[in-house]
Amino acid sequence: MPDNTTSASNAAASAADRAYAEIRGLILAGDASPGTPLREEALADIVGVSRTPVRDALRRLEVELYAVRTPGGRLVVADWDSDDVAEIFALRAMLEGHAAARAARRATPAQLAELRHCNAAIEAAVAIEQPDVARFLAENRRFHDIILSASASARLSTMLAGLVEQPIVRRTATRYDRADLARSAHEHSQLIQAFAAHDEDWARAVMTAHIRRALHAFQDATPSK
Amino acid sequence: MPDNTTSASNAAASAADRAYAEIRGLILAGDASPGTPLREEALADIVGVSRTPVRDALRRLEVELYAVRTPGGRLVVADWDSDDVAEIFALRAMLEGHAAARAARRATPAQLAELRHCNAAIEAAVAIEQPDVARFLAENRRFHDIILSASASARLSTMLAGLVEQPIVRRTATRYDRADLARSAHEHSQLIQAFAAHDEDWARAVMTAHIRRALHAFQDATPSK
DNA sequence: GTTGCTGATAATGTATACAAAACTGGCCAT
DNA sequence: ATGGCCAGTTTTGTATACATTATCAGCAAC
Repeated sequence: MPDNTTSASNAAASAADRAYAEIRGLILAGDASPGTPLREEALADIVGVSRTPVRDALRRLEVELYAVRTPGGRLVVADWDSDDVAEIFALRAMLEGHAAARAARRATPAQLAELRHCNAAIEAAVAIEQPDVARFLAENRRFHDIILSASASARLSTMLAGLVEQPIVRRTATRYDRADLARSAHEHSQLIQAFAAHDEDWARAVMTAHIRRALHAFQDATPSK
Repeated sequence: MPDNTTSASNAAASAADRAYAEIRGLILAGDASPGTPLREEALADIVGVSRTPVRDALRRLEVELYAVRTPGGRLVVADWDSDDVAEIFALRAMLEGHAAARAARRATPAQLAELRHCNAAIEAAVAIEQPDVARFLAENRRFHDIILSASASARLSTMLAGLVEQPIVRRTATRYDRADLARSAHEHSQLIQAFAAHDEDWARAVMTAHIRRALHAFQDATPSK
Protein backbone atom coordinates (compact mmCIF):
# COMPACT_ATOMS: atom_id res chain seq x y z
CA MET A 1 0.00 0.00 0.00
CA PRO A 2 2.08 2.95 -1.25
CA ASP A 3 -0.92 5.04 -0.44
CA ASN A 4 -1.13 7.75 2.14
CA THR A 5 -2.20 10.48 -0.14
CA THR A 6 -0.91 13.74 1.22
CA SER A 7 1.59 14.27 3.96
CA ALA A 8 2.91 10.91 4.91
CA SER A 9 2.17 8.84 7.97
CA ASN A 10 4.98 10.48 9.81
CA ALA A 11 5.76 8.04 12.56
CA ALA A 12 7.52 10.80 14.43
CA ALA A 13 4.45 13.01 14.50
CA SER A 14 2.28 13.25 17.58
CA ALA A 15 -0.38 10.67 18.28
CA ALA A 16 -3.04 13.24 17.52
CA ASP A 17 -1.51 13.96 14.13
CA ARG A 18 -1.24 10.31 13.27
CA ALA A 19 -4.84 9.77 14.32
CA TYR A 20 -5.90 12.70 12.17
CA ALA A 21 -3.99 11.45 9.14
CA GLU A 22 -5.18 7.90 9.53
CA ILE A 23 -8.85 8.65 10.08
CA ARG A 24 -8.83 11.13 7.24
CA GLY A 25 -7.25 8.44 5.13
CA LEU A 26 -10.01 6.03 6.01
CA ILE A 27 -12.62 8.55 4.94
CA LEU A 28 -10.91 9.56 1.71
CA ALA A 29 -10.09 6.00 0.71
CA GLY A 30 -13.75 5.17 1.09
CA ASP A 31 -13.14 2.62 3.81
CA ALA A 32 -15.51 4.69 5.88
CA SER A 33 -18.34 5.61 3.57
CA PRO A 34 -20.64 8.59 4.15
CA GLY A 35 -22.94 8.09 7.09
CA THR A 36 -20.62 5.67 8.85
CA PRO A 37 -20.44 6.52 12.53
CA LEU A 38 -17.04 7.58 13.83
CA ARG A 39 -16.81 6.06 17.29
CA GLU A 40 -13.92 7.27 19.36
CA GLU A 41 -13.04 3.99 21.00
CA ALA A 42 -13.14 1.97 17.80
CA LEU A 43 -10.91 4.50 16.05
CA ALA A 44 -8.57 4.55 19.02
CA ASP A 45 -8.14 0.79 18.62
CA ILE A 46 -7.50 1.12 14.91
CA VAL A 47 -4.93 3.87 15.24
CA GLY A 48 -3.37 2.34 18.31
CA VAL A 49 -3.67 5.33 20.60
CA SER A 50 -6.07 6.34 23.33
CA ARG A 51 -9.30 8.21 22.91
CA THR A 52 -7.80 11.58 23.80
CA PRO A 53 -5.78 12.19 20.62
CA VAL A 54 -8.58 10.61 18.60
CA ARG A 55 -11.01 13.16 19.97
CA ASP A 56 -8.56 15.83 18.97
CA ALA A 57 -8.36 14.49 15.46
CA LEU A 58 -12.13 14.20 15.19
CA ARG A 59 -12.58 17.80 16.22
CA ARG A 60 -10.31 18.87 13.40
CA LEU A 61 -12.10 16.67 10.93
CA GLU A 62 -15.35 18.14 12.10
CA VAL A 63 -14.17 21.70 11.50
CA GLU A 64 -13.08 20.69 8.02
CA LEU A 65 -16.44 19.04 7.48
CA TYR A 66 -15.11 15.58 6.83
CA ALA A 67 -17.42 14.60 9.64
CA VAL A 68 -20.74 16.01 10.71
CA ARG A 69 -22.45 15.86 14.05
CA THR A 70 -25.82 14.21 14.47
CA PRO A 71 -28.39 16.02 16.60
CA GLY A 72 -27.35 13.88 19.54
CA GLY A 73 -23.68 14.75 19.30
CA ARG A 74 -22.40 11.70 17.46
CA LEU A 75 -20.06 12.08 14.53
CA VAL A 76 -20.59 10.44 11.19
CA VAL A 77 -18.66 10.60 7.94
CA ALA A 78 -19.95 13.51 5.89
CA ASP A 79 -21.53 13.05 2.52
CA TRP A 80 -20.07 15.30 -0.14
CA ASP A 81 -22.42 15.49 -3.07
CA SER A 82 -21.68 17.33 -6.28
CA ASP A 83 -23.12 20.54 -4.86
CA ASP A 84 -20.65 20.35 -2.00
CA VAL A 85 -17.77 19.90 -4.39
CA ALA A 86 -18.95 22.85 -6.45
CA GLU A 87 -19.21 24.91 -3.28
CA ILE A 88 -15.71 23.94 -2.24
CA PHE A 89 -14.34 25.05 -5.58
CA ALA A 90 -16.34 28.28 -5.43
CA LEU A 91 -14.94 29.11 -2.01
CA ARG A 92 -11.45 28.12 -3.09
CA ALA A 93 -11.74 30.37 -6.12
CA MET A 94 -12.71 33.30 -3.92
CA LEU A 95 -10.19 32.72 -1.19
CA GLU A 96 -7.27 31.74 -3.38
CA GLY A 97 -8.12 34.64 -5.64
CA HIS A 98 -7.91 36.88 -2.63
CA ALA A 99 -4.64 35.24 -1.61
CA ALA A 100 -3.25 35.85 -5.08
CA ALA A 101 -4.24 39.51 -4.91
CA ARG A 102 -2.49 39.91 -1.59
CA ALA A 103 0.52 38.02 -2.86
CA ALA A 104 0.71 40.32 -5.87
CA ARG A 105 1.09 43.26 -3.54
CA ARG A 106 3.58 41.58 -1.23
CA ALA A 107 5.62 39.07 -3.21
CA THR A 108 9.35 39.46 -2.69
CA PRO A 109 11.90 38.78 -5.43
CA ALA A 110 12.95 35.68 -3.53
CA GLN A 111 9.39 34.36 -3.53
CA LEU A 112 9.04 35.11 -7.22
CA ALA A 113 12.20 33.17 -7.90
CA GLU A 114 10.87 30.30 -5.87
CA LEU A 115 7.62 30.33 -7.82
CA ARG A 116 9.48 30.36 -11.12
CA HIS A 117 11.64 27.49 -10.01
CA CYS A 118 8.62 25.55 -8.85
CA ASN A 119 6.74 26.08 -12.07
CA ALA A 120 9.77 25.05 -14.08
CA ALA A 121 9.60 21.74 -12.24
CA ILE A 122 5.92 21.47 -13.13
CA GLU A 123 6.65 22.15 -16.80
CA ALA A 124 9.36 19.53 -16.74
CA ALA A 125 6.97 17.01 -15.22
CA VAL A 126 4.38 17.48 -17.96
CA ALA A 127 6.67 18.00 -20.95
CA ILE A 128 7.58 14.37 -21.26
CA GLU A 129 5.67 11.67 -23.12
CA GLN A 130 4.12 10.14 -20.01
CA PRO A 131 3.54 13.10 -17.66
CA ASP A 132 4.76 12.54 -14.12
CA VAL A 133 1.45 13.20 -12.39
CA ALA A 134 2.76 12.59 -8.88
CA ARG A 135 5.49 15.11 -9.43
CA PHE A 136 2.98 17.51 -10.92
CA LEU A 137 0.75 17.22 -7.86
CA ALA A 138 3.56 17.72 -5.37
CA GLU A 139 4.95 20.76 -7.14
CA ASN A 140 1.50 22.14 -7.81
CA ARG A 141 0.74 22.04 -4.14
CA ARG A 142 4.03 23.68 -3.33
CA PHE A 143 3.27 26.40 -5.85
CA HIS A 144 0.00 27.22 -4.20
CA ASP A 145 1.58 27.04 -0.76
CA ILE A 146 4.20 29.59 -1.71
CA ILE A 147 1.48 31.95 -2.85
CA LEU A 148 -0.36 31.39 0.38
CA SER A 149 2.67 32.23 2.44
CA ALA A 150 3.35 35.26 0.24
CA SER A 151 -0.18 36.45 0.97
CA ALA A 152 0.86 36.74 4.60
CA SER A 153 -2.52 36.04 6.12
CA ALA A 154 -2.72 33.35 8.75
CA ARG A 155 -6.48 33.47 8.44
CA LEU A 156 -6.46 32.66 4.78
CA SER A 157 -4.05 29.84 5.37
CA THR A 158 -6.13 28.14 8.02
CA MET A 159 -9.33 28.60 6.05
CA LEU A 160 -7.89 27.18 2.89
CA ALA A 161 -6.27 24.28 4.70
CA GLY A 162 -9.66 22.64 5.10
CA LEU A 163 -10.61 23.44 1.54
CA VAL A 164 -7.67 22.38 -0.53
CA GLU A 165 -8.45 18.74 -0.91
CA GLN A 166 -5.52 17.06 -2.40
CA PRO A 167 -7.60 13.95 -3.18
CA ILE A 168 -10.00 16.09 -5.17
CA VAL A 169 -7.12 17.81 -6.89
CA ARG A 170 -5.66 14.43 -7.62
CA ARG A 171 -8.85 13.06 -9.07
CA THR A 172 -8.96 16.16 -11.22
CA ALA A 173 -5.36 16.02 -12.32
CA THR A 174 -5.38 12.33 -13.19
CA ARG A 175 -8.08 13.08 -15.73
CA TYR A 176 -6.10 15.88 -17.29
CA ASP A 177 -4.48 15.04 -20.56
CA ARG A 178 -1.09 16.47 -21.32
CA ALA A 179 -2.56 19.57 -22.91
CA ASP A 180 -4.56 20.31 -19.77
CA LEU A 181 -1.53 19.91 -17.56
CA ALA A 182 0.46 22.19 -19.83
CA ARG A 183 -2.33 24.76 -19.70
CA SER A 184 -2.17 24.61 -15.95
CA ALA A 185 1.54 25.37 -16.04
CA HIS A 186 0.85 28.21 -18.45
CA GLU A 187 -1.69 29.70 -16.06
CA HIS A 188 0.89 29.49 -13.33
CA SER A 189 3.35 31.45 -15.40
CA GLN A 190 0.67 34.05 -16.02
CA LEU A 191 0.23 34.26 -12.27
CA ILE A 192 3.93 34.83 -11.82
CA GLN A 193 3.78 37.63 -14.39
CA ALA A 194 0.93 39.22 -12.47
CA PHE A 195 2.89 38.96 -9.23
CA ALA A 196 5.98 40.43 -10.84
CA ALA A 197 3.88 43.34 -12.06
CA HIS A 198 2.29 43.66 -8.61
CA ASP A 199 -1.07 43.73 -10.34
CA GLU A 200 -3.60 42.54 -7.78
CA ASP A 201 -6.60 42.41 -10.07
CA TRP A 202 -4.74 40.49 -12.70
CA ALA A 203 -3.49 37.97 -10.18
CA ARG A 204 -6.95 37.51 -8.72
CA ALA A 205 -8.52 37.01 -12.11
CA VAL A 206 -5.97 34.48 -13.27
CA MET A 207 -6.22 32.51 -10.04
CA THR A 208 -10.01 32.53 -10.14
CA ALA A 209 -9.99 31.26 -13.70
CA HIS A 210 -7.39 28.66 -12.81
CA ILE A 211 -9.53 27.20 -10.05
CA ARG A 212 -12.77 27.37 -11.92
CA ARG A 213 -11.25 25.51 -14.81
CA ALA A 214 -10.25 22.85 -12.31
CA LEU A 215 -13.85 22.64 -11.15
CA HIS A 216 -15.11 21.93 -14.61
CA ALA A 217 -12.34 19.46 -15.29
CA PHE A 218 -13.41 17.69 -12.13
CA GLN A 219 -17.08 17.73 -13.07
CA ASP A 220 -16.32 16.38 -16.52
CA ALA A 221 -14.22 13.64 -14.98
CA THR A 222 -16.91 12.46 -12.57
CA PRO A 223 -20.12 10.96 -13.99
CA SER A 224 -22.57 12.94 -11.85
CA LYS A 225 -22.51 11.24 -8.45
CA MET B 1 -33.65 27.90 22.16
CA PRO B 2 -31.96 31.26 22.52
CA ASP B 3 -28.59 30.30 21.13
CA ASN B 4 -26.48 32.93 22.84
CA THR B 5 -23.05 32.02 21.68
CA THR B 6 -21.72 35.43 22.39
CA SER B 7 -22.78 36.67 25.76
CA ALA B 8 -21.56 35.16 28.90
CA SER B 9 -21.63 31.97 30.84
CA ASN B 10 -24.59 29.93 29.84
CA ALA B 11 -24.79 27.75 32.89
CA ALA B 12 -26.67 25.04 31.05
CA ALA B 13 -24.07 24.60 28.30
CA SER B 14 -21.37 21.99 28.43
CA ALA B 15 -18.17 22.60 30.33
CA ALA B 16 -16.27 22.95 27.09
CA ASP B 17 -18.70 25.59 25.85
CA ARG B 18 -18.51 27.52 29.09
CA ALA B 19 -14.72 27.37 28.98
CA TYR B 20 -14.77 28.61 25.41
CA ALA B 21 -17.10 31.48 26.20
CA GLU B 22 -15.25 32.49 29.32
CA ILE B 23 -11.74 32.39 27.86
CA ARG B 24 -12.91 34.22 24.79
CA GLY B 25 -14.47 36.77 27.08
CA LEU B 26 -11.18 37.25 28.89
CA ILE B 27 -9.42 37.88 25.62
CA LEU B 28 -12.01 40.25 24.20
CA ALA B 29 -12.41 42.19 27.41
CA GLY B 30 -8.69 42.77 27.38
CA ASP B 31 -8.14 40.96 30.66
CA ALA B 32 -5.73 38.78 28.73
CA SER B 33 -3.78 41.14 26.52
CA PRO B 34 -2.00 40.03 23.36
CA GLY B 35 1.01 37.88 24.06
CA THR B 36 -0.30 36.62 27.36
CA PRO B 37 0.26 32.87 27.63
CA LEU B 38 -2.85 30.74 27.86
CA ARG B 39 -1.93 27.97 30.28
CA GLU B 40 -4.39 25.14 30.43
CA GLU B 41 -4.23 24.51 34.15
CA ALA B 42 -4.54 28.16 35.12
CA LEU B 43 -7.56 28.56 32.83
CA ALA B 44 -9.06 25.37 34.20
CA ASP B 45 -8.90 26.88 37.68
CA ILE B 46 -10.47 30.13 36.52
CA VAL B 47 -13.34 28.48 34.69
CA GLY B 48 -13.79 25.83 37.34
CA VAL B 49 -13.48 22.77 35.11
CA SER B 50 -10.69 20.35 34.35
CA ARG B 51 -8.05 20.72 31.70
CA THR B 52 -9.88 18.52 29.21
CA PRO B 53 -12.69 20.91 28.25
CA VAL B 54 -10.24 23.80 28.47
CA ARG B 55 -8.05 22.12 25.88
CA ASP B 56 -11.12 21.74 23.73
CA ALA B 57 -11.93 25.42 24.05
CA LEU B 58 -8.36 26.42 23.31
CA ARG B 59 -8.33 24.39 20.13
CA ARG B 60 -11.39 26.25 18.93
CA LEU B 61 -9.90 29.59 19.86
CA GLU B 62 -6.77 28.60 18.00
CA VAL B 63 -8.69 27.80 14.82
CA GLU B 64 -10.43 31.15 15.08
CA LEU B 65 -7.05 32.79 15.62
CA TYR B 66 -7.86 34.29 18.98
CA ALA B 67 -4.78 32.41 20.09
CA VAL B 68 -1.61 31.53 18.24
CA ARG B 69 0.87 28.80 18.89
CA THR B 70 4.47 29.56 19.73
CA PRO B 71 7.13 27.44 17.99
CA GLY B 72 7.24 25.27 21.07
CA GLY B 73 3.54 24.52 21.08
CA ARG B 74 2.42 26.97 23.70
CA LEU B 75 -0.60 29.15 23.12
CA VAL B 76 -0.63 32.90 23.59
CA VAL B 77 -3.30 35.50 23.04
CA ALA B 78 -3.11 36.70 19.44
CA ASP B 79 -2.39 40.27 18.57
CA TRP B 80 -4.85 41.71 16.08
CA ASP B 81 -3.49 44.82 14.49
CA SER B 82 -5.44 47.04 12.14
CA ASP B 83 -4.33 44.95 9.16
CA ASP B 84 -5.87 41.89 10.75
CA VAL B 85 -9.13 43.69 11.31
CA ALA B 86 -9.15 44.87 7.73
CA GLU B 87 -8.46 41.32 6.58
CA ILE B 88 -11.30 39.99 8.69
CA PHE B 89 -13.70 42.46 7.15
CA ALA B 90 -12.41 41.70 3.66
CA LEU B 91 -13.00 38.00 4.15
CA ARG B 92 -16.38 38.62 5.68
CA ALA B 93 -17.32 40.80 2.73
CA MET B 94 -16.41 38.03 0.32
CA LEU B 95 -17.97 35.19 2.21
CA GLU B 96 -21.12 36.98 3.31
CA GLY B 97 -21.46 38.35 -0.19
CA HIS B 98 -21.31 34.81 -1.45
CA ALA B 99 -23.82 33.74 1.17
CA ALA B 100 -26.14 36.53 0.07
CA ALA B 101 -25.86 35.43 -3.55
CA ARG B 102 -26.73 31.87 -2.62
CA ALA B 103 -29.56 33.08 -0.43
CA ALA B 104 -30.95 35.14 -3.27
CA ARG B 105 -31.29 32.00 -5.31
CA ARG B 106 -32.73 29.89 -2.53
CA ALA B 107 -34.68 32.12 -0.18
CA THR B 108 -38.16 30.83 0.56
CA PRO B 109 -41.17 33.10 1.13
CA ALA B 110 -41.06 32.09 4.78
CA GLN B 111 -37.45 33.17 5.10
CA LEU B 112 -38.19 36.44 3.36
CA ALA B 113 -40.99 37.07 5.81
CA GLU B 114 -38.66 36.31 8.67
CA LEU B 115 -36.10 38.74 7.31
CA ARG B 116 -38.71 41.46 6.94
CA HIS B 117 -39.92 40.89 10.45
CA CYS B 118 -36.39 40.97 11.76
CA ASN B 119 -35.52 44.17 9.97
CA ALA B 120 -38.70 45.77 11.21
CA ALA B 121 -37.43 45.10 14.72
CA ILE B 122 -34.13 46.71 13.81
CA GLU B 123 -35.88 49.77 12.45
CA ALA B 124 -37.93 50.01 15.60
CA ALA B 125 -34.79 49.81 17.72
CA VAL B 126 -33.12 52.70 15.95
CA ALA B 127 -36.13 54.92 15.29
CA ILE B 128 -36.38 56.15 18.86
CA GLU B 129 -34.51 59.04 20.42
CA GLN B 130 -31.97 56.86 22.22
CA PRO B 131 -31.39 53.91 19.90
CA ASP B 132 -31.55 50.53 21.62
CA VAL B 133 -28.10 49.37 20.61
CA ALA B 134 -28.32 46.01 22.36
CA ARG B 135 -31.54 45.25 20.56
CA PHE B 136 -30.01 46.42 17.30
CA LEU B 137 -27.07 44.08 17.73
CA ALA B 138 -29.17 41.07 18.63
CA GLU B 139 -31.53 41.53 15.71
CA ASN B 140 -28.68 42.39 13.37
CA ARG B 141 -27.02 39.15 14.21
CA ARG B 142 -30.26 37.27 13.72
CA PHE B 143 -30.70 38.94 10.36
CA HIS B 144 -27.34 37.75 9.17
CA ASP B 145 -27.92 34.30 10.62
CA ILE B 146 -31.14 33.93 8.68
CA ILE B 147 -29.31 34.77 5.47
CA LEU B 148 -26.64 32.28 6.35
CA SER B 149 -29.15 29.52 6.87
CA ALA B 150 -30.93 30.50 3.66
CA SER B 151 -27.63 30.12 1.85
CA ALA B 152 -27.72 26.45 2.80
CA SER B 153 -24.00 25.90 2.99
CA ALA B 154 -22.61 24.31 6.11
CA ARG B 155 -19.13 25.29 4.98
CA LEU B 156 -19.96 28.95 4.77
CA SER B 157 -21.60 28.81 8.16
CA THR B 158 -18.64 27.29 9.93
CA MET B 159 -16.18 29.56 8.18
CA LEU B 160 -18.09 32.68 9.01
CA ALA B 161 -18.65 31.59 12.58
CA GLY B 162 -15.02 32.30 13.35
CA LEU B 163 -15.12 35.56 11.48
CA VAL B 164 -18.24 37.29 12.61
CA GLU B 165 -16.90 39.03 15.60
CA GLN B 166 -19.78 40.25 17.57
CA PRO B 167 -17.41 42.28 19.74
CA ILE B 168 -16.09 44.03 16.68
CA VAL B 169 -19.60 44.60 15.48
CA ARG B 170 -20.42 45.98 18.86
CA ARG B 171 -17.49 48.33 18.97
CA THR B 172 -18.59 49.52 15.57
CA ALA B 173 -22.23 49.92 16.36
CA THR B 174 -21.73 51.84 19.57
CA ARG B 175 -19.89 54.43 17.55
CA TYR B 176 -22.64 54.65 14.99
CA ASP B 177 -24.92 57.59 15.34
CA ARG B 178 -28.58 57.17 14.66
CA ALA B 179 -28.18 58.01 11.01
CA ASP B 180 -25.65 55.23 10.56
CA LEU B 181 -27.87 52.71 12.24
CA ALA B 182 -30.78 53.76 10.08
CA ARG B 183 -28.62 53.40 6.99
CA SER B 184 -27.80 49.89 8.09
CA ALA B 185 -31.48 49.07 8.32
CA HIS B 186 -31.98 50.58 4.88
CA GLU B 187 -29.26 48.38 3.42
CA HIS B 188 -30.97 45.41 4.97
CA SER B 189 -34.20 46.27 3.25
CA GLN B 190 -32.32 46.55 -0.04
CA LEU B 191 -30.98 43.09 0.60
CA ILE B 192 -34.48 41.79 1.16
CA GLN B 193 -35.53 43.33 -2.15
CA ALA B 194 -32.64 41.59 -3.90
CA PHE B 195 -33.63 38.30 -2.30
CA ALA B 196 -37.26 38.76 -3.29
CA ALA B 197 -36.13 39.39 -6.87
CA HIS B 198 -33.80 36.38 -6.68
CA ASP B 199 -31.07 38.61 -8.06
CA GLU B 200 -27.79 37.05 -6.95
CA ASP B 201 -25.51 39.79 -8.19
CA TRP B 202 -27.59 42.49 -6.59
CA ALA B 203 -27.63 40.67 -3.27
CA ARG B 204 -23.90 40.10 -3.36
CA ALA B 205 -23.19 43.73 -4.17
CA VAL B 206 -25.42 45.10 -1.46
CA MET B 207 -23.96 42.76 1.13
CA THR B 208 -20.42 43.56 0.12
CA ALA B 209 -21.11 47.26 0.40
CA HIS B 210 -22.85 46.73 3.71
CA ILE B 211 -19.83 45.04 5.24
CA ARG B 212 -17.27 47.34 3.75
CA ARG B 213 -19.11 50.32 5.15
CA ALA B 214 -18.92 48.63 8.54
CA LEU B 215 -15.16 48.32 8.10
CA HIS B 216 -14.75 52.01 7.52
CA ALA B 217 -17.09 52.90 10.34
CA PHE B 218 -14.89 50.73 12.52
CA GLN B 219 -11.68 52.30 11.30
CA ASP B 220 -13.05 55.79 11.84
CA ALA B 221 -14.13 54.85 15.33
CA THR B 222 -10.76 53.47 16.43
CA PRO B 223 -7.78 55.83 16.74
CA SER B 224 -5.25 53.80 14.73
CA LYS B 225 -3.87 51.02 16.92
C1' DG C 1 31.14 39.26 28.51
C1' DT C 2 29.39 35.79 25.78
C1' DT C 3 28.41 31.18 24.39
C1' DG C 4 26.96 26.61 25.15
C1' DC C 5 25.69 23.06 28.12
C1' DT C 6 22.83 20.84 31.74
C1' DG C 7 19.50 19.78 34.99
C1' DA C 8 15.41 21.53 37.46
C1' DT C 9 10.89 23.22 36.42
C1' DA C 10 6.78 23.86 34.24
C1' DA C 11 3.94 23.22 30.48
C1' DT C 12 1.61 20.30 27.05
C1' DG C 13 0.57 15.47 25.28
C1' DT C 14 -1.47 11.02 26.36
C1' DA C 15 -3.82 7.33 28.85
C1' DT C 16 -7.34 5.81 31.76
C1' DA C 17 -11.22 5.92 35.03
C1' DC C 18 -15.55 7.69 35.98
C1' DA C 19 -20.01 10.52 34.98
C1' DA C 20 -23.59 11.82 32.07
C1' DA C 21 -26.16 11.58 28.17
C1' DA C 22 -28.15 9.28 24.09
C1' DC C 23 -29.61 5.28 21.45
C1' DT C 24 -31.90 0.60 21.45
C1' DG C 25 -34.98 -2.82 22.33
C1' DG C 26 -38.91 -4.54 24.30
C1' DC C 27 -43.03 -4.08 27.01
C1' DC C 28 -47.42 -2.17 28.00
C1' DA C 29 -51.55 0.55 27.19
C1' DT C 30 -54.61 2.06 23.91
C1' DA D 1 -51.02 -2.64 15.16
C1' DT D 2 -49.23 1.68 17.00
C1' DG D 3 -47.37 4.93 20.10
C1' DG D 4 -45.16 5.99 24.22
C1' DC D 5 -42.36 4.81 28.05
C1' DC D 6 -38.72 2.57 30.66
C1' DA D 7 -34.31 0.02 31.58
C1' DG D 8 -30.01 -1.71 29.58
C1' DT D 9 -26.32 -0.66 26.78
C1' DT D 10 -23.42 2.15 24.22
C1' DT D 11 -21.15 6.46 23.39
C1' DT D 12 -19.56 10.75 24.43
C1' DG D 13 -18.13 14.21 28.13
C1' DT D 14 -15.15 15.18 32.03
C1' DA D 15 -11.65 14.53 35.55
C1' DT D 16 -7.27 13.02 36.92
C1' DA D 17 -2.81 10.67 36.81
C1' DC D 18 1.20 9.88 34.20
C1' DA D 19 4.67 10.67 30.19
C1' DT D 20 6.98 13.65 27.35
C1' DT D 21 8.71 17.79 25.80
C1' DA D 22 10.03 22.76 26.01
C1' DT D 23 11.77 26.52 28.81
C1' DC D 24 15.01 28.84 31.61
C1' DA D 25 18.26 29.70 35.26
C1' DG D 26 22.76 28.79 36.52
C1' DC D 27 27.32 27.59 35.65
C1' DA D 28 31.49 26.38 33.19
C1' DA D 29 34.59 27.34 29.40
C1' DC D 30 36.43 30.41 26.27
